[in-house]
Amino acid sequence: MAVSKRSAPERVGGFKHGRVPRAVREQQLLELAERLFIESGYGAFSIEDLCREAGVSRPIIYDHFGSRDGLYLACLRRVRAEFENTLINAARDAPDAEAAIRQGADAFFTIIERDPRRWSLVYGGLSELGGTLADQIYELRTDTIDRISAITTRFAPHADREAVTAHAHAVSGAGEQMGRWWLHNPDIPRERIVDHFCTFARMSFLQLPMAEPDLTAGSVPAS
Amino acid sequence: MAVSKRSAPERVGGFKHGRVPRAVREQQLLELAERLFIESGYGAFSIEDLCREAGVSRPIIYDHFGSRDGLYLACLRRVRAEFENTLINAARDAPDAEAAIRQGADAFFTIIERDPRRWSLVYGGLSELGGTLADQIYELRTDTIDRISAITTRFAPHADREAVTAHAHAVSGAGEQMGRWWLHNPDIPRERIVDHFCTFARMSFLQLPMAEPDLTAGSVPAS
DNA sequence: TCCGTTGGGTTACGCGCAGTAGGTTACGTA
DNA sequence: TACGTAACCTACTGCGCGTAACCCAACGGA
Repeated sequence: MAVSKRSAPERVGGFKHGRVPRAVREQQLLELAERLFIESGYGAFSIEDLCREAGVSRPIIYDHFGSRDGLYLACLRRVRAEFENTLINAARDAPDAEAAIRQGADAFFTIIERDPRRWSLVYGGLSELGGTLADQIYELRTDTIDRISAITTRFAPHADREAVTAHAHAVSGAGEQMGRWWLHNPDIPRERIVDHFCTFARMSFLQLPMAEPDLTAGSVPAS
Repeated sequence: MAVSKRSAPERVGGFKHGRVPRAVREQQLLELAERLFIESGYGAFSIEDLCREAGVSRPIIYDHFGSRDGLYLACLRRVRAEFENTLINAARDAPDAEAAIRQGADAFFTIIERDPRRWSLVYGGLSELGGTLADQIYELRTDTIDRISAITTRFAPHADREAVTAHAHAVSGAGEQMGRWWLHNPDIPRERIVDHFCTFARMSFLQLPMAEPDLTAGSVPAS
């Protein structure tokens, strides 16, 4: 360590000296930055760290991405584009709506399964803050969602519990996003937004599956 | 300005000197911090600013809230609790599920309408970053959502356009939240998550209202 | 062969904010 | 009136940010 005087150029990607063509450096930096953003979250991410790991001085970053936020956005765009493509491709060539939904959903959750932390960076919306904070905010969200579940259960006492929970999460997420959407489209009157939302929430509520009767109750427990 | 030497104690809330009982100070700080968090976003928020405006030195903050994140969470909790109560109260005493959903939704969007920026702080999930960044991230989200809309339109060409857009936002939001939920409950197999999600997305898709036939087409435009 | 130019890179500085250690002053109470 | 404690402050250390100013290898004419 202690790279002091350019003594050992530690060739990056097969280029002599520390010097590397613009495009290559850019990719290398993006790769690294993405990792660091994922590990530390937007807040704790430090440009200095990035530079240390990349073996490059700070002005380079500003030269390439303009600002910290520029760098962040560049990372987001890259990952997001990648995800979006696999997602859309999965749904595009479906024969009917039913299949489009299913294939899209499957692709979406496969992405999450494959690389959860990477997904959190862009879609999760949480990794913008440090790990602990993100968790505590999730808890807050969950509190509300639990209360939604409770109310739902009152009206559908025999529904499958997991389905109710899932439904509550979906409703909550849908509400939030529709809220954000509305803020960007304030001309739409409230009643109409509420209508849209209700269509959404009501129908899925009506479809909640019943819990399976508990066949194991009172039976001999398997040894 | 230039409050230099405690010369003018500028009584806070009717207390002589700068000295104020713990609980009162806490409320005062929360109030102020909330405003600043809303104005600057989590990232740009500076404890120094808060102190300047509150006429108090930095250690006070740490004494009360432990850390920057502690302060942030305290703000979130306060607002969130308030919102959650009005929301839940609205839905709680509904006669049936239909009414519960409608009343809940109405309460929810009324909250947004009344105080959009405050809502963004907690539920928006965007104000954690500065204004510009948040907007650009919203754009990214919107790109994806537009593509969802496009696919939906292909399968339901005569559906009302706004409803399709709303549906896309809802589906996207629901997906994100279900993703987060899944990350915290990794034991659930993917197929089941996909099922839950599909129930949700499919039913609301089937309910998409048709666009009104365009009665003005070819008619004399109203002067 | 020399020389300007350009592209990739660096050092160094000033600033502001975060936390913390240790001190100070007002207030309640015996 | 003397003491403990609650409220508050000054001052220090340290770090990361963003920028200005400079450096130097390579390349392509003339």
